[in-house]
Amino acid sequence: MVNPLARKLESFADLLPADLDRLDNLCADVHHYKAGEDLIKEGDRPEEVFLLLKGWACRYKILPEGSRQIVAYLVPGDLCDIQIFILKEMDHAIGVLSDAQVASIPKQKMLRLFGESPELFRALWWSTLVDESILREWLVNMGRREAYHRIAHLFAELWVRLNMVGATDNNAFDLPLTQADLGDTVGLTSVHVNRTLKRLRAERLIDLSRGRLRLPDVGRLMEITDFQPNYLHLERRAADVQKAMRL
Amino acid sequence: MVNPLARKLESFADLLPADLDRLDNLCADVHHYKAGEDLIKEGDRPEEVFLLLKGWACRYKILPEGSRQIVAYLVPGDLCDIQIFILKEMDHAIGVLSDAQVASIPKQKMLRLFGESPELFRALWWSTLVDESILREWLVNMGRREAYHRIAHLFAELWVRLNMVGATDNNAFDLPLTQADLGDTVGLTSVHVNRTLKRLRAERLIDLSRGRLRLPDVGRLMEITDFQPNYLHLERRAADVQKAMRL
DNA sequence: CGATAGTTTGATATCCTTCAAAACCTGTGG
DNA sequence: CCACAGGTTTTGAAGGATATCAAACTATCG
Repeated sequence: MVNPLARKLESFADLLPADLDRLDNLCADVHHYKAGEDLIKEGDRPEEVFLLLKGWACRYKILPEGSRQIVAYLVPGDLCDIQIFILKEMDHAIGVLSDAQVASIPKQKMLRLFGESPELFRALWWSTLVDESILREWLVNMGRREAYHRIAHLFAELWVRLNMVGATDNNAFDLPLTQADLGDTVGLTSVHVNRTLKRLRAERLIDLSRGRLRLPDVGRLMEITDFQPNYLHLERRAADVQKAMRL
Repeated sequence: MVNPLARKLESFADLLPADLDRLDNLCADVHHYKAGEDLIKEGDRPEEVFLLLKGWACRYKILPEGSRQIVAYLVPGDLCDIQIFILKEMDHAIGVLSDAQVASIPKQKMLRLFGESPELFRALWWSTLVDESILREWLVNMGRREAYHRIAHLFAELWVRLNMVGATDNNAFDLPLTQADLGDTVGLTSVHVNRTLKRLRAERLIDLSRGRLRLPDVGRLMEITDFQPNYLHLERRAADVQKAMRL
């Protein structure tokens, strides 16, 4: 199996074999987590960087009255907390949404990597900027789109991101999320998520069951929700996405 | 006048006089903008970094049907687009909300600065991480708080951020935003913003008129909206904020 | 003082939530 | 292989929050 982080970074830069080795070297210490466990909690002071290899995780915050807002999904190839070296405390938690494999990278190892390969440093910086860009797009999604387009847009994004790391198959991918998880992501009730999924299904835009989502017509889905992939900054993959949109 | 960027960074690090000089040196090329102008548009390939010295600006996106979502406010001391060196194209625009003074910093100058002072590099990196953290909190705000708390939370945040750069006076500060601007920020109609402000006024939580916002009781405002300042990562200013909250 | 942008208010429609119950899975133990 | 338990999905009915539309009012500025 190809390292999903390497695969993702190749969307940005053409990496040397030596750098690819360095990325593999990051995955020395792999841990298994069960759905529902936390990698790290709000207020913690992390000592390591996590790299998600398999499964899904999310960044989230819990409000005092108990409600949860998911502010990011982590899919294979996603890193968390390069910022460790700079910020004192986590301002949010990271939890695992499905069973998952996670590599723990000691911060010294990470720092050494930065020193050894400026090219990798740039590529990793790129990936944090993309994360930030996704946050902005999610804000647009929540602020300006109603439930139907909001969920459609999220699915389109997930398709692109998973496709980028080779985690899609025939326009389908694993989506191990409950409707409550989805609701906590897009700012809706699980009831309303349910009714919205029903409508998307009825219009043959999605086919979701048993933790697997198929998008029978990615192009139409993207058209309907006005999905502009520019915010993912796939400099070297723009053509692939264009092609999918035309399908 | 003290350089507002220096003032902000001092919330994180204790800077040397040489570094303070370097920051002043960034402000060599100041331009004046009028309310409504854009610093940079979506799709542009920026060649310089902007530092806002006076006035307000925002990051925003326009959807195809014409609606606008503001995804960040820039206040004095805020930088935009350090990412310039990495990303090819802007995925959003930056516009000026009031008349403003903006320093243009050529990217070479910025790169040189990074090389000269690792401490400043760290501090500037910190500020980008705080920007990202603010995005996450805005997402929580939109996803999980109703209009009343949403707007109150925004005002509390703005008070802390402006206080940090010395732009508040007696719990009041300039807020040169229309109600439509506020609506585009928090995902509400200007009509509903209006009704919500009315309620906040009636409860003596705000006093807003002629572009100036006074918060008669910052502590109570923060309490009501459950404002946790941790996401601003004011390592060296935590005590000040605590004090304000108890007022 | 008139023009223009911004604010305020009212009436009505829509989207989404809440509450509650039924139906459906999926895994487990007998 | 069946029965059962717990979580998840689905559906209905009713209420609440926010949007929409339209008009009146108020600042502000040349």
